[in-house]
Amino acid sequence: MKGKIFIIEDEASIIQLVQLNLEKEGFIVASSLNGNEGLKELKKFEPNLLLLDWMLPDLSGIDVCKNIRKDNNFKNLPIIMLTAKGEEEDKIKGLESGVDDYITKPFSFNELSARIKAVLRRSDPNIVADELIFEDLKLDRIEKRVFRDEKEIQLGPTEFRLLEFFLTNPKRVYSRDQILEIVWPNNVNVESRTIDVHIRRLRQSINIKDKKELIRTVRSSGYSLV
Amino acid sequence: MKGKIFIIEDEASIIQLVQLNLEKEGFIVASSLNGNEGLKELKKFEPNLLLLDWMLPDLSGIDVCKNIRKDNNFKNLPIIMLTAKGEEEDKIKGLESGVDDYITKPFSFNELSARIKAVLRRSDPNIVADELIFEDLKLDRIEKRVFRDEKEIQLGPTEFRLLEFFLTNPKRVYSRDQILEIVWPNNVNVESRTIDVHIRRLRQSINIKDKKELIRTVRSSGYSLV
DNA sequence: TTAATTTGTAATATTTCTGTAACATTAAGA
DNA sequence: TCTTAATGTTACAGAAATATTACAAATTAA
Repeated sequence: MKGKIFIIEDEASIIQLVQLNLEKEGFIVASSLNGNEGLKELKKFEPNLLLLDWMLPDLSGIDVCKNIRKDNNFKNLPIIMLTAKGEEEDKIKGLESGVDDYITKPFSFNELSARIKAVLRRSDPNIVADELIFEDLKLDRIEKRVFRDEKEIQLGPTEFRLLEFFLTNPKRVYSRDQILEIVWPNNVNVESRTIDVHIRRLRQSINIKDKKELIRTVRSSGYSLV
Repeated sequence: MKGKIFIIEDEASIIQLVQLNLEKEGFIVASSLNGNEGLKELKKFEPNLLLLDWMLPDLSGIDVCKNIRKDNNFKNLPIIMLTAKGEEEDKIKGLESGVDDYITKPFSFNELSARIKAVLRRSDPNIVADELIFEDLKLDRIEKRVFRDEKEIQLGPTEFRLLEFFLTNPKRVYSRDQILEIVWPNNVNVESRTIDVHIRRLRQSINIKDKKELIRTVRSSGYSLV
């Protein structure tokens, strides 16, 4: 679970509860207590999913929603609406305005978590997948194991995260800076050359002779999984 | 992202921040601290987009804007206005005077970047497109790959950038100076004839026998993709 | 606490790319 | 046709980027 979730909700207690539990599941969470500010921060945060309260002090949830849908970069951001009981009639309106799912308060965290995962599974499967698979490579996030060709491979923690990162976006080329930012915990200072060494270690571990190289070097750009 | 962006803004710190980040994304950036000078330099620079501060020491943003719109060569130059909080009422006036979008300070770079790309996507899609296609030639910016006729072609970094450049504006003829300015990183000093050599290398890589030459030499003017 | 594993870096080796110069060819006007 | 300027082609040395290795410090497991 490496996804980012943003919450716009005016009850601080709900935010706290949800945030705590989501973080426990490995999501990165940020939040805002009102609509206008939320919109700005959300666009900075670039979440993979938005939890949006229906009733906000300044804007209505629908307004927020419409604003997001107008923005090309967030046109497809999955949104789950949080509605209070009795607002049920509005649900249909909510879905029309481009909401992906809704849940009525009060809800259990399990219920919410299930819906979040269901929505993410549609929009961004790799975020919630327990297993990341690419060709004959398989990474099991639950058991923290990696297999190639059914045979288990032993990886150090950093190599594991590195491979997990490549597997969430195979083929795409990443610069060393991008890799650093995501694979290494909060802006630690690490030489950019260090990545080369870890790439080498990862390569050594996952490569099988007579099988093609899995990590492609793109000179002056970075690396990718192919 | 091979586009050119010009900034007119009197706070040097903002220019610095924005310029640095835009360059990291591959844009070529130039700037000016006031309106009159800015107008002159802008017309020399020929940007694909202008970031324009609303309040300038000499001219108002609107004046600059009107001046630009009067100039046939820049009638359609996309403009994003930078406004301070509280000037919101003026926004409509801004949009009326031919601004394509606006953003209120303080803004995050992500927010700005998103708007820039949205505006460019409308005015000049090739600058921000993930894939550039011309006839049987395809360049994938995400995976950093080039294909002709579905077959992959291996290119060195400079040849890749060179082709990327031609593909954002096929058919148009570029002088060696223009090519140098955009394809080579920050005004390095390179013999103009060096370009010929790279053109040759590019030609050698992308040409397939029995298929027509893709790069046209325009004697005494430069090269173009046809 | 000790032993084993993992990490980051620096030093070195290797590969690939770049720019230039020298020479060859072509195009166009005299 | 000859001349000249512009472009094409080639080869190569130095530069730049990446790969590899070894090792000491840090972290984790035993």
